Amino acid sequence: MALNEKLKTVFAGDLRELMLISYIVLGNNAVTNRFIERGYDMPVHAWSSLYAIDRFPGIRAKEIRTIFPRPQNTISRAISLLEKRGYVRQGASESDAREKRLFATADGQRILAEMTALSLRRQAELFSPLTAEERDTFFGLALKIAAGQNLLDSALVSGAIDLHDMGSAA
Amino acid sequence: MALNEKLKTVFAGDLRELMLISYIVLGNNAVTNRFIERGYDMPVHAWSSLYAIDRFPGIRAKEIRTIFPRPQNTISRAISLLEKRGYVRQGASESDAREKRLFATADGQRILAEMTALSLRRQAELFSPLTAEERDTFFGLALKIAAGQNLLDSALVSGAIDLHDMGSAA
DNA sequence: GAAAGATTGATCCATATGGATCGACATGAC
DNA sequence: GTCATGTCGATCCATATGGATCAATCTTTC
Repeated sequence: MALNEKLKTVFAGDLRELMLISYIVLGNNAVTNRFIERGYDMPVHAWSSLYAIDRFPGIRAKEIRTIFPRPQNTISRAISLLEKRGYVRQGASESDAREKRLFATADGQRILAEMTALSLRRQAELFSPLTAEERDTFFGLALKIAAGQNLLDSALVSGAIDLHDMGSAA
Repeated sequence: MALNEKLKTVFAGDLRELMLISYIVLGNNAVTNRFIERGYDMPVHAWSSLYAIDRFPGIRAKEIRTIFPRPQNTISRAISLLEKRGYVRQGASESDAREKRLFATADGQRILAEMTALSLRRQAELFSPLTAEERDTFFGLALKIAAGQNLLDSALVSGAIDLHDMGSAA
């Protein structure tokens, strides 16, 4: 166990679950964000957006928010950066002149492939304490949490995040 | 399932685990951070710090970092805010004049109790898609990940976070 | 006990962030 | 058609963030 005494106490308290996932994610971000930000000089959300655009060619900016629950201006800025760097181009939408239809350029695909390879190694590293079976179990349970209505929509705070309407198809 | 099509595709890809925990945490933060920040007009890290100080009376500022892996100046500012609000007082350390020994005031304890009650409800809400047994399983697996050396110390990025030395007692 | 190095926590500064607003366009009611 | 309302994405602004640096203090070595 690489956890110190205080940490063990916290992870035995009432808020243990919240504290633990917060610990994992803050810790992981401190590693991951830096290596994306330093190595590629872009905020993490830019690479997330590039990932979404490459994966779903022609995706609209607002749809990216359904994949990465971030504020609208964050996505807007990320796309603007990606365009400036030549990693993304936008085609006009036929149906709606307000919409941006986004596509990754060859450059964008190339750099994304690099970043994805790095992230895969990071993923393997992060989950290395688990066996393959445990990883599957963990993933399945996390998926249940993600699919719960309460993740983005809390009874405790009204209007917390305005993603409710964002295309939650069956 | 309240997950849209694109999300399901992403959660079926190579980076599914990273994407999923990122989704859960970004989504949860969008809810939780706001209700702490709005309701109590303080950054989340201030409440985290207050939690740590109340739980471990006399804790040193640097030790808070072992519980919440955040940069040093973040904790420093959080404590400064808590002192300004009268939620925390500092006693001098006998052994080292540089150290701050931190204690929650009565006011601090009162407000922390409120915030903790809210967080408990949020925790219950967030994990409500899981049965009690599933919650235990999830927690156990997450604990394994947290205890792995790779969380804070990646082979992929040297010197990612300087918490290695921070009292990881057995 | 003087000097070099390490450690604690505060502060500086450039950048990232999110809430609010804005302009452009779309849709619906009449 | 006109007007009200809704939605998309860009921008404004105040604040939060993290890396770097700083002063103060402690430790080590001689």
